[in-house]
Amino acid sequence: MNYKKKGFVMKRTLSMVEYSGEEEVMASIAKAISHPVRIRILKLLASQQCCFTGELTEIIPMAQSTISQHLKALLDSGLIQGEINPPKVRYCINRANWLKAYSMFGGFFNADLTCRCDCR
Amino acid sequence: MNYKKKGFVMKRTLSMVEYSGEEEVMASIAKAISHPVRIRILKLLASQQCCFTGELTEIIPMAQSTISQHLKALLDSGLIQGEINPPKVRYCINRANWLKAYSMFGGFFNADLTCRCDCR
DNA sequence: TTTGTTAATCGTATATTTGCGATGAACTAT
DNA sequence: ATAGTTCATCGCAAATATACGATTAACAAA
Repeated sequence: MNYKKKGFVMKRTLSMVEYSGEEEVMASIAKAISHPVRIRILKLLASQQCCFTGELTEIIPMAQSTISQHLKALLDSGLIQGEINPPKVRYCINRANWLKAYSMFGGFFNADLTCRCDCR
Repeated sequence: MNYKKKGFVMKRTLSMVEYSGEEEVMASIAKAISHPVRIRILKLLASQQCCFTGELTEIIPMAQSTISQHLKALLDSGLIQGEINPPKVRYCINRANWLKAYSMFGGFFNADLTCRCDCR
């Protein structure tokens, strides 16, 4: 197969891998916390007075639109929730999903690693 | 500011945000497990006979080069380790880093969420 | 030496993420 | 009505991630 051939178009995926629901959910949660600024936001929301608004823009030196974008990513992951309180919006941790994530990651990393081979 | 202006070059970042070491490490671990196929690989390595090699290629319907790429990502994260055993390579969980990740995520999600506001 | 096996790496195409400024929407206050 | 505040969204640029086939490297076996 020749990529330089005129008109060649690479297929994105040849075989579609089927993932379990748990794999998909864990991956999406992990993706949500895969950026240091989102970890910082989550820590602020979890440790400070629980609820927060856009003061984040004052604490974190990033453009307002960028912060908003990260908040949206966290919202989509379900780890946080937002309450409209015009003209402000108050964000806080979504406790139910937070606990789900806790047990999910806990169960994942808590795997029994008893080794039956000679790796160190 | 006009993006169409001839010769315009956007700056990637205006203000450099400083992250703590823990934020960086957590984000990189999270990024490593932010893809379902990497979660599957980790689960296989953690649950099966601990050590594995390229049989992964037979179990997971993806190109060998793609699997190798994902293994490299996991290696870089420190969550797994590889032992060259020509012509094969045996991969397994890096126990020390695995436990570190366990306590790191555990501590993160175990935050006290006592709420001092009226969010639900 | 030649052949075969295994896995990493290269080169490419495409998709997604990340960041910014500008703008718009929703609401308050004047 | 007008002006101000707050935040989401749009449009763009650049970087990174993801997937593949082809090739290479390293070694064992013949």
